[in-house]
Amino acid sequence: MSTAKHMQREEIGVNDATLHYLDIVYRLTFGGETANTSEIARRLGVTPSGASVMLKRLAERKLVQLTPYKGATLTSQGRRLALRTIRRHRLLEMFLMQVMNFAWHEVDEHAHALETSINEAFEDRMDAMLGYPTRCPHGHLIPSKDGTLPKVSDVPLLDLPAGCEAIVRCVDSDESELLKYVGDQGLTPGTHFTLRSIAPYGGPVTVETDQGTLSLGRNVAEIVFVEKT
Amino acid sequence: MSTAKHMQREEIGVNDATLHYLDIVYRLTFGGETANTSEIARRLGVTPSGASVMLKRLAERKLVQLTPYKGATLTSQGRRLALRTIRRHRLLEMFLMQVMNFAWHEVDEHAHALETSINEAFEDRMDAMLGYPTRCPHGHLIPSKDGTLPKVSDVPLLDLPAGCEAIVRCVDSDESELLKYVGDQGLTPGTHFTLRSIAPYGGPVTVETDQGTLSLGRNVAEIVFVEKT
DNA sequence: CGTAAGATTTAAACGCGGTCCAATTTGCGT
DNA sequence: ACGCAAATTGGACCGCGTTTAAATCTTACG
Repeated sequence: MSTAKHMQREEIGVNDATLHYLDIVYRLTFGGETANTSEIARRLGVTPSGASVMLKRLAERKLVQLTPYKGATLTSQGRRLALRTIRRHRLLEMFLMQVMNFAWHEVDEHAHALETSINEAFEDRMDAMLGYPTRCPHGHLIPSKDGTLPKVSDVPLLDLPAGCEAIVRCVDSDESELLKYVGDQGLTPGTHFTLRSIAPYGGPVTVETDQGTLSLGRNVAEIVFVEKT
Repeated sequence: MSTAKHMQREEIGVNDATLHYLDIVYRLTFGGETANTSEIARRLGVTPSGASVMLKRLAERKLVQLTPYKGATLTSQGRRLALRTIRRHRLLEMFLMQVMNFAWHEVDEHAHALETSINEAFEDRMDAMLGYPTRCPHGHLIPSKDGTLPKVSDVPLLDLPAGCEAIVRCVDSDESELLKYVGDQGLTPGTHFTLRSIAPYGGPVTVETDQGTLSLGRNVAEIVFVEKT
């Protein structure tokens, strides 16, 4: 049990709570920032002190790098586990939609409950059944098994100039209701559209799809990421 | 929140460990016996004192009825939860085999990991996808949603007289290897066969199926339950 | 520059599911 | 009927993730 080859990783103490913390830290540090305690706590539904204590433990286990009073980032170890969890989460979302026919605003909740319970064989089986997908139903990239995540060139819908044609690539929200609304409007990944206008002073955003013209509030528009055609 | 009708059950503290204890107690008390502490502990892989403490807590929560130094049985509450878990376990096994193509000796392990993580919607979806099955891949009955389990008339293979024709109904083991062996021999639920002989003094049991003649050790034969034709 | 507001961490405690080991109860064989 | 081995329980403790309350650090602002 010495060679790295055979270190299938005991992963002692890598339990639900740990994985959910790493997941959140990953997402909060995605853009290079450091994750601050209160935000981690808020997202996990625990008190800031609870998160603080837990982060210290994760630091002892070398899963996060912690700068007291400043925030946390992931170690390579922690990132590996976070990416594995995220991969499983997104594969599960895909599986739940395509195989089990759940609606796209329902899958996040189920996937969250299952992501820490499945093992590698289950992960691989889903991956194969789905034809090795690269994105989840909401358009997020699925990390590969070796823990790499391709570069994305998705750009915010709100950054587009009026008149621009584009394709929806990602709808970035974990609020089921909002997601359902956007889905009901037909604005799912793959949808082609033309941006008609972005009204000033936070006004509505008008886009035209094959199905017709939509007028979206700013809070809806800001979660949509696209690729120009 | 007063009528039983609306008591959707808060199910506070009904977590993984609790459900696994209830599951084991259910199985140990199936034939009317009371479940003894050491056996519960052995099956769960904990020490007898650990199980003793936990059983006391389950008794406080009114999930088991405990007679000190004698053993435990389930309360109706506990039985309800146990049957729900068992239902989910067996539906999962079915799902894992039929939808995800896992082998029949692999499904128990996966199902065990998932049975406490899925919710009612997931359970119902599997049930519908599978066409409301009544038995799991090994032939155990799947409890209905209201917590009832039909009477079984499966009889032990070893109780049959030589020359008797029957159909395999259930292969009752949770040892993956043994299960794989039996499956490889083609002795899965639904298989029609004729019992040729049961050698005395614990000798081999010979059965004849459409695929040919099999000679089974006693430890294999005793996990097979059948229905006479 | 000093200070107050806000974020963060510590300290102490808790619930839960465990362990280990000692004390107790049970029940079986003679 | 008794004694002894096996089963069971009790008690002290641990690790983990959590809470509340108090202490401490950071920062922005007058």
